[in-house]
Order: sequence, then structure tokens, then C-alpha cells
Amino acid sequence: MQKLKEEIGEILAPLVEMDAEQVLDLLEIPPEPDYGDLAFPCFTLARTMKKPPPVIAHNLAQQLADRKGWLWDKAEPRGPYLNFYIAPKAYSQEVLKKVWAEKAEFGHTNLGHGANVPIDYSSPNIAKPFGVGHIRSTVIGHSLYLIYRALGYNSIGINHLGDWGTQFGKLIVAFKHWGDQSELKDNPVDYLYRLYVQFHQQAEEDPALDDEARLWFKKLESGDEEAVSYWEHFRKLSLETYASIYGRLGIEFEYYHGESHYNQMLERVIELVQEQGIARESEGALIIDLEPYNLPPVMLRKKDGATLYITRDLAAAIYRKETFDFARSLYVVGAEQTLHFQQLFKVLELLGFEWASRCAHVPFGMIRFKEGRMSTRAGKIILLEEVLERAVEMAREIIEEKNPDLKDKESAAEAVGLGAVRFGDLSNDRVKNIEFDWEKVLDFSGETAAYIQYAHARICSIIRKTESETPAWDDQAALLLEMDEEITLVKTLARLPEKIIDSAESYKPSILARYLIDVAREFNRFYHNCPVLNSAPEIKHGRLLLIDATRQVLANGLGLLGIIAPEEM
RNA sequence: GCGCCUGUAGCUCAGGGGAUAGAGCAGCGGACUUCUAAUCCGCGGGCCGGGGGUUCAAAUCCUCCCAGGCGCACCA
Repeated sequence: MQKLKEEIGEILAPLVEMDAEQVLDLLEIPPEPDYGDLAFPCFTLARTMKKPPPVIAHNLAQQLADRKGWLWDKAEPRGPYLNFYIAPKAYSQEVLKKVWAEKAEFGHTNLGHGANVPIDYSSPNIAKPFGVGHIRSTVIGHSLYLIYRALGYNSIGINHLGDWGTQFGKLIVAFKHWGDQSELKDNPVDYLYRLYVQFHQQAEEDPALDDEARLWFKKLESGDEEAVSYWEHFRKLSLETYASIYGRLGIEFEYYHGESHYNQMLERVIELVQEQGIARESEGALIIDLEPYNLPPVMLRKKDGATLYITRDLAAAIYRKETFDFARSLYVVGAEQTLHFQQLFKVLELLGFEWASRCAHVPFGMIRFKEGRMSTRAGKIILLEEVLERAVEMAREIIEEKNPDLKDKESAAEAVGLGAVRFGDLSNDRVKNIEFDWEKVLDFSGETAAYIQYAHARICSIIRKTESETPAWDDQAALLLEMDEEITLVKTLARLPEKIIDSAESYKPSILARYLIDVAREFNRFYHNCPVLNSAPEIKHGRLLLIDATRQVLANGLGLLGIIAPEEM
């Protein structure tokens, strides 16, 4: 907790001839609880003081021997470290009071001061089914959206739909050759997807189809009426299908600005690039050479005059800057596009935009089968809807078995099932690939969302059994906590604010997810060793305050992951 | 060929300069007349991919190698 650090910083700074701030930077959390709660390493002092670190630690401890602070009790040397031990009671009171006072705001800060942070996430390709692969950008992006909000930034969710490009040429060709209106109407995305797969199969044998597709995309770009009407039709039907998935997952966007949204700006981008003299013609195409920067060239316009993905991304980046004047602009897009973003940001820099450095690609690994990667084209894919459905069904079965009397089983099953899927994607470092495994998806034991939700539900259950819905604050009751399990839990709760900041700065919701597992684990230990309702009245009150704070931390944290914390399950 | 990412317990992964490298799963053994056993407690399990280097200190930083993944001009 910050207050404790500051207290120690002030005490220590004059003794080691450093600024309080420098001391704060050095303080670290020891690996073992036995080693205290905050450690000051003496290695860096060894040089200036010309003494071995353990001697320095020992001397400092002697100077502090008879002193203690409000939040710390004692300082002891251990090897090269000077370890500070918190004053458990005062510290508990301080932490619990803060959570009590801030409630749903605990962990939130106002680092952002309302600055805009557009976040590009989800961004599915229209007319392709929403596979499990797409859930990563969606849930990681949405969680970052919520986390930045909690830090006082004005997050702006942008769904950069893949609603433009050669694939529409392909779909138009496929539909003209083999399409059927009534099948399209019945199950649009699924049908378009089948056509898309069919196109790629046929194109293997008949490459002329690819040329035909390119031609149709070119027609689309030049506003050909027939092409545009196909495109509008496909787009509209796809969006309707996505809306139901987003609704179910509680995902929201400020803007559905797909690639097509930037069509009118493309000419301007090309002019801009030419004015800056960084582009040149090559084999009939317009390219920017990035060789001096060790990057492959960027193509802005094909020899047939059609634009590419990066042309639209340049327009989008400039549009976002002009519209939102962002503090940061985030792109939650798969790691396979790292090179694309390196090129994009480099071109922005070459155009003289100093804000290029405020754009960041937030990459993540792919979801793969044991046998290899998923492929939309080849039809090797698992639909997100199927995953969600099976996860919720599994949750339903477990609830039926464990808690048959539960009133609202359906909403609990929904929360647990969807939470499991989300958590699976959020809890590991995003840069790593994930191997898709039904057994793992459907396992709700151990380090899972259900583990956290279960702890939350247990707390709610205890509180429900007391007279009042939420325990009243009591300074004295909060001072009575002293069991190891209680103090460890308090210390863990105190870390929520820093974990939220760490998650935001590293763009890693997994940091928060892991932390919530720790909170739930410490709560479970407490739960098994410290009765709440059946303890002496003063102790009972203190413990109620403790579990209520735990409930709040779990709820706040899960909320930032986009996971619902049911009161019963 | 070049570039980026990853390699930690049987499996899935935390830890990303600092004290004795940690969880979950799987396995074995315990704990429900007591606040929800989706839980808890205990046991076994490791050349942190390999070599070299920087440092008082390396799983962590640098370098080379190996293995896997992903990219590298007319897809997104």
C-alpha cells in the first residue's frame, strides 16, 4: 500500500542520504511472508558506503531499533536486506476503511484526467463466422477498454470491421456463380462462410476466379451499383449476426467504423504521401520504400488502382488523431500482424506525425489446434457460439448437481460459462499461443473464473445470513484482525490499485486476472480456518468487514475483465 | 534466406536482475452433524532448451546455437 511505502520512505531517506522517492523505487516485496512485508535492498549502498550490504542492513536496523510507525512495527536485517514488518492491526484498519469508503471505485484512480484512448478491438471480417480466434481481440480489447476507464481515461471502443477488401470480390463472385437467396436469408453468416470456403476450393483448380474476384473488388471501389448492392446486403446481414454475440458477452463499442468508413479519405492519404515525397511507382503500383529502416516496402495502391489494407489503416490512424486527439491509440490485433503495424507506425512517423509514437500495437498469440492452426478458408474452425453454448451447458449441469435449489440457475450458468471462456483468454500472457482443448474450456476447477466467482458467491452467502445486507463500518472492529489468514488476505486486497495500473501500462489484463486468483485463494484459506458467523461478536464484526472488502475487490476486478460475479451459484 | 515471438515440474502456465524458482491440472493420502467440498490441507515431482558473456547477484540482461510458432509487394 502506498501509504506504508511513503511512511518508510520518509524514515529511511535521511539515514541513507537519498530522496524519499529513490527509496520508494528500491522497496520491494519479499518472497516469503517470514521476511516481512517490504524490503529495502542494500546492494546499491555498498558502493557509496564502502561496506558490505549485510553490514549496512544491520546498521540501519540498529538505528531504527526503537522506532516504529503507524503502519509498521519493526525493521529487521536479513542478509543484505532491511525488512519492514507491518503493524497488522493499523494496517488492516487502513486498508479495510479505504475499500469500505470507495466501494465500487476501489482500485480506480484518475491517472488519465479524461484523456482519450481509442482502442481498436474485435474487428471481425464481415461475412466470416465469429470463430474462437476472434474472441481474443474482443475480450482482451474490451477488458483494456474497461481498465483504462477505471484509470480515468476516456476509452473509445472502435470496431474496425473488415468490411472492405478483396474478400468481397470473392464473395460476390461466389454468390453470382453458386449463390441462393433463400439460403442466404436463413443463415447469412454461415452461408456466406460456406460460399467463401467453396470459392477457395474452386480457385485452386481455376485461378481465373481470383482474377474475377479482383475485378469485382475494383468495381466495388469505383462505386459500381451492382457490386455495392451486394456489399451492402452482405454487410448488413453479418452485422445483425454479430450483434447477438456482442450482446451476450456485454461487449460495447462507441463506433462501428469499418474499413469502408475511410474510403473517402484514401485519396487524401495518397496525396499526403506523395507531397512528402516518400512514395514511388514500382511495377505500376505505388509503394513506400522502408529499406533504410530494415522493413519491407509498403504498398499503398495496386497496379489495378485498388487500395490495400494499410492504405485504409493510415487513413484510420489519421482520422482517429484528428477526431479524438488521443493520449494513446491502441490496436488489439493478432501478433501475426506485427510487421504490418511496424510499417504503419513508421509511415506515420515519415509523414512527420509526432503522435506516431503514441500508437501501440497490442499483439496476442493465436488459438491453435494440437494439429495446427485454425483456418477460416479451409473451414477448420470452431465457432465461438458453440464454445459459449457448451460452456454454459456445462455450468448448468454442475449447478444442477451442486446447488439444485438455486432460484435463478440460468443466469448463474450464463455468468459461469461465459466467465470461463473469457477467463481462459485473459488469464495467460496474451503473447502466447493457446492450444484449443475442450477439456480445458469445460473445466471449472483450479485457476478459473469459477474459482473467483465461487469465492464471491460464498461471501455473499455469509453476508446474506447476517441481519444487515452490508456490515456497518466500525474502527474498533477493524482493529481486531490478527490471524495470519486475515492479515495475508488484507495485504492481498491492498494490491488491487497497483495491479490495475500494471495491467493498463503493460496492456495485460492477465496481470489483473492472476491477481484475482490470488485474492480468491487467500480468501479460501481464510474461509477454512476462520469462522465468521460463529465467532465472538467483536471478531465477527471485523471478519464481516474483511469479507465484505474481499467481495468488493473480487467484484471490481472481475468487472474489469468483463466477467459477472453472481451472488449465488 | 531475413525479421518478430515463444521455450520453466508429466501437462497447462506464473515469475521477466536480487533471498530457498511458484501455482493449477494429472497422481497419491487426508478434511463436509459447522458460514456452498466448483473448496481446503499434505506428499512426490525441476541441468528454468543448450553454450558463452555482463554483474556483487541471471530463469530474468547481451550474444551465438537448437526447437516450435508467426510474418516477409499487389490478402486482411
